[in-house]
Amino acid sequence: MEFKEAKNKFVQTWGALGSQWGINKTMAQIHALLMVSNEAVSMEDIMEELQISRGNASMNLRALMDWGIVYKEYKAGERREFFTAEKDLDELAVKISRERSKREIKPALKVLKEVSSIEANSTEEEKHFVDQTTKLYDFVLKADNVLDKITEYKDNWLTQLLIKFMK
Amino acid sequence: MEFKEAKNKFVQTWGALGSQWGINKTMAQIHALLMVSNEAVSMEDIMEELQISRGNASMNLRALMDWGIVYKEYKAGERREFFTAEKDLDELAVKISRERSKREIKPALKVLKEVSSIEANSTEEEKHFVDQTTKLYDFVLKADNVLDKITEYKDNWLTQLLIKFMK
DNA sequence: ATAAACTTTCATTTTTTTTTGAAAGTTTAA
DNA sequence: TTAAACTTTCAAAAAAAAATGAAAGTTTAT
Repeated sequence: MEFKEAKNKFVQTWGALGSQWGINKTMAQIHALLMVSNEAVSMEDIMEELQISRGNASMNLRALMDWGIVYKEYKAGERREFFTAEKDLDELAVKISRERSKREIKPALKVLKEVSSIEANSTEEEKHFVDQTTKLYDFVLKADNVLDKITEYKDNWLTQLLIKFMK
Repeated sequence: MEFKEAKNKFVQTWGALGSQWGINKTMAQIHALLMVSNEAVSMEDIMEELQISRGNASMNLRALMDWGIVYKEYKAGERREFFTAEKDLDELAVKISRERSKREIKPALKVLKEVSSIEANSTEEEKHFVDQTTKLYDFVLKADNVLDKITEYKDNWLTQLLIKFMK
């Protein structure tokens, strides 16, 4: 396999993976492309390489920047903006974790707390509902806290985790 | 908030959360519904409660069973099939982890290995590509192994993890 | 102040994903 | 064996999500 083919395969695979994780294909592809580029890439080049429109490129770059995993870069004497991806994988994982926690887990916890707090007087059915949603709340809360603790380490959290678990 | 409202809110929220994680809305809703039901539910009742067609119910129940998180149940003297969800949350998390590892992480690793193995002779660009995809391969492999180790504990893995990390 | 060189926005179109429902298939009781 | 009571399948329809592209907006150099 030669370079161009490998690069393309990587970008396509990353894009497909994105879809399975609730991230849109183009967004994941742009991220993949930037990850393996050794220098910052212009919007023009991204459009060209992925064969996408200007609007699409712009919107997905904005989304990636909102996630804090892609940065704008300015080159001296250049009007155009260039983009780079966070390349440190520990940092990348931490940012994604934090963002998903904030956007998805925290709101879900709020709802779980609400619905598990109803007055479950009468039926078995209601008791089971309260019991199950309470357990779910506790579980998700604990998982979210573990994630928080783990990502606090920031550098090499994965290695540290592995070490802890090997003991 | 009264029971019916709470139940509905829970099912809707779980469904929305599903979408963000690459699981289709109905599948997540059926799972939510079964999770909080104290007894097995017939397909008819699922269709009624979620206002979905027979085909839709059938296909998503099949998918949930393929994931191993919903079971068929037969009641004596009943022709119809009834369904229950895995209610133990540790077990549920373990099954989801294993399944996603098998379906998504393992194939991604295969591609990463392939593309990081190209002959990177000439340019800086190629060297960076190989370097970055190699790092990614190592990272994902390590993460997958940690997930494996953790879920081996099965019961209370989350608590154990929390304890380890609090030390 | 202005125009060139860019980027962003958003109504519309396209693509993808999900849902429907009727026909085909299966199982069970008599 | 057969017919009633179910479930599954899958082509077609509907809905949802993503992409387009042209107009509007912004920035910078002069």
